[in-house]
Amino acid sequence: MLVIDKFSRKPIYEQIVEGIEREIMMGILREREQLPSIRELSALLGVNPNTIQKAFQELDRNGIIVSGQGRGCFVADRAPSKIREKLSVKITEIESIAAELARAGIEEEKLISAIRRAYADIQK
Amino acid sequence: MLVIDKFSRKPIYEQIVEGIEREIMMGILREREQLPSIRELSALLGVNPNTIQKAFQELDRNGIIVSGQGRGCFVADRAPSKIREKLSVKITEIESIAAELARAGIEEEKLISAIRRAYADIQK
DNA sequence: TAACTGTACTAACACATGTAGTACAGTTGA
DNA sequence: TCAACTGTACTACATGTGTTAGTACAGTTA
Repeated sequence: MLVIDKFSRKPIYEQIVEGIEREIMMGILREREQLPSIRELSALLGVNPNTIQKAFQELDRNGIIVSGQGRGCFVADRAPSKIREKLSVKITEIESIAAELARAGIEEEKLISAIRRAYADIQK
Repeated sequence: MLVIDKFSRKPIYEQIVEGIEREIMMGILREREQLPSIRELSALLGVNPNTIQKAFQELDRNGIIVSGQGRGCFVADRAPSKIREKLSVKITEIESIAAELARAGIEEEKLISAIRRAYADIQK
C-alpha cells in the first residue's frame, strides 16, 4: 500500500498526501491511529524525510492529521468527513473538463458511462 | 478571443495550444486557414515569440497545424477530428477522478449531474 | 537519561517555464 | 533580383518548484 511513482508528473509529497487520505477513506488508517514516524516512513518509501515532512505539514494544515512534537502524528477526529469535503471540490474539476469536451462535440453519454464504469469498478 | 492568464498555474504555451484548438473546434479557425505569424501573435498576446513557437511546435507535432518555413502556419486538414481524438483521452482522466470520489463515498449522482450541467450550459 | 518524536533551518541540484537576443534559411511579391 | 516577410534554431539567463542532504533543536516517553 502507498506506492510512490517517482516518474509521475505528480510531486512525491502530493502522492503521499493522497495516499494517506486514501488509506483513511478505505479504513486502513482509523481515527486517532498513529502514523509511522517521518523517519520511518522515509526509510520505508525510499524518500527524503523532508519530502515526508512536507506531506505531513499539509495534512496537518488541513486538519487530516494531528502532529505533536515528540509524540508523533495521529489521524485526526472526523478526518474522513474533512477529506470528503476536500474531495468534493473535484466535482468542479470534472465539470470544467466536461464543458471542454462538450464544446468539442464529444457525446455526453461517453462521459456518463465513464462515471458509471468507475463506480461499478469500486463496488467489486 | 484567446486570452492568456499569466497568473494561471497552467503554462502559457499550453494555454495557447488549447486556445487555438478551441478556436478550431468552434469554427473560428477553419481548415487550411492561415494563422497569425509567430511574431504577430507574440505582439498581440504580449508573450515572448519563443513561447508562441513552442506552442506552434506542439500543434505541428500533433498534426493540428502545418508550419512551413517562410510560408506561415495553417490549420491542417482534418484538424477537428484530430483534436476530438486527442480530447477523448480526457475521458480516462474523468474516470480516474470519478474512481477516487467513488472510493471516498461521494454519491454517483453528484457527478452525473455535474456532467449534465456542463452540457446544458454549452447548449445555450 | 537515552531514544525516540516533530520542527526548522541552510545548501545544493535538477527541471520546467519563460524571456531576451541573435542568426539563418525558405517564401513571397513588387 | 531583392526586400520583407515567414518559421527555425540556437545560446544565455532568471525564476520557481520539487527533491535531496545534512545539521541542529525541542518536546515526549519509557
